Amino acid sequence: MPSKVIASKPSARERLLAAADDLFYSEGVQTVGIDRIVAQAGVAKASLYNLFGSKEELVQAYLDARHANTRDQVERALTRFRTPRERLLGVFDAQGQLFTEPDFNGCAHMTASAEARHGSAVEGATDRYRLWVRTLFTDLAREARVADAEGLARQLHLLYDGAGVSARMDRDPSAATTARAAAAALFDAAVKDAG
Amino acid sequence: MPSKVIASKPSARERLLAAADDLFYSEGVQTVGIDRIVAQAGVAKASLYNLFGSKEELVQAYLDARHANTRDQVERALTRFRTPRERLLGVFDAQGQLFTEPDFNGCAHMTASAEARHGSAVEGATDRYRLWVRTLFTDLAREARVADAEGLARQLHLLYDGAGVSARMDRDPSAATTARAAAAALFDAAVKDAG
DNA sequence: GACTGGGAAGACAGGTCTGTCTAGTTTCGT
DNA sequence: ACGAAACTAGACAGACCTGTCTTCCCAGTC
Repeated sequence: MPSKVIASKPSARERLLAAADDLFYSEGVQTVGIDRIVAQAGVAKASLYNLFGSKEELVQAYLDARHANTRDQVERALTRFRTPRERLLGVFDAQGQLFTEPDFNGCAHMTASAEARHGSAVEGATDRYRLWVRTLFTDLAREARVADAEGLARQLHLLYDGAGVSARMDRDPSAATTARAAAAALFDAAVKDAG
Repeated sequence: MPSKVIASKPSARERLLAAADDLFYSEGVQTVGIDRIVAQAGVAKASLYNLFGSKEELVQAYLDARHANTRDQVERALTRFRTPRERLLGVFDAQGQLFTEPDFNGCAHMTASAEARHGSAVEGATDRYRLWVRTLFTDLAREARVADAEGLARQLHLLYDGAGVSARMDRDPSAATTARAAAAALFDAAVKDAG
């Protein structure tokens, strides 16, 4: 008989999201069926459909949870840096941390988007994620008094995406280091142009 | 009655590859079934399995054909440029051309890789493609007498990948222009460092 | 004219998929 | 203690998947 101090079993919703995160991320959204999700979560199929309504909405929730997690990790990592330049480049340091996690398998939003049908509901989640990245870079560039902050942010976003692709397809976590070096060069060039 | 001058109907293999290119590229490898391929190609299912052996090998052939096509288009585009710097940046001009094609839907190798199971046979095709891009940038950087040609090539490859991602996910073909500008800055920085 | 072989058409097997439904059980607030 | 809400278990429907197999057709070739 468990005492009240022991945390109760996570709710069905939490277990479903945990199983979805594990299976969808490691094997893909299309190849993982509902049956495997509910089996791993130890949840009845009816509960899944009561809680989420459809597989597509579960995928959306999975992507939003990933988004929130990435945002927290990046923002926490950025608190360690002082100067605007360091903070801007720190995004790639945080990315490098994500690349070295043992079950890293690329950007979840990219792979989910590649698997989704055009015009699918997951596009909303991917758009939200990409807007956050873009805004993050733009804000950091503004903090650093870059003249064309939006322009630099677009360039850095390309590096960020490219690093995510290379880390997965080339199985090369050092892509983040390469991206950081390129970002530093682009930042310095953007600052000098204005100065 | 067709005269001998009129080209005969393409072979079953050619029609299968054309249908695979159309359907796989626009809708994805997983969502398109064999039945739709053979229906659009006007080919018997048995012919597909006689010619290719499995769906996975058809996917590989589709990716290799895309690779060859992209290579031809890029190499042809590069003949218009003279200086090493222009030739190196010309890769992004060629990429911008691809982005504006009416049925553009991102890099086929990226989406196929995202849909494939880990360790699948399509990884061979994507590895070949990525090696070609990497080698192309390295050779162009060497032609331009860049000191750290491999290092610059890695950075440009990130921009190339990132532009492909952004063009598809942000529905923004101008990503190639952004990548070109960033590549120019990185190139100039790499040249100046050595000089 | 007979033969041969590539291809067309489609039935079929065996499996998986999403989503629904019924029915029984646990949990919890009051 | 009791009723409501949440959850479990699993059968089921209807569709789709890959891959195999049989049967037929038709164009060349000797």
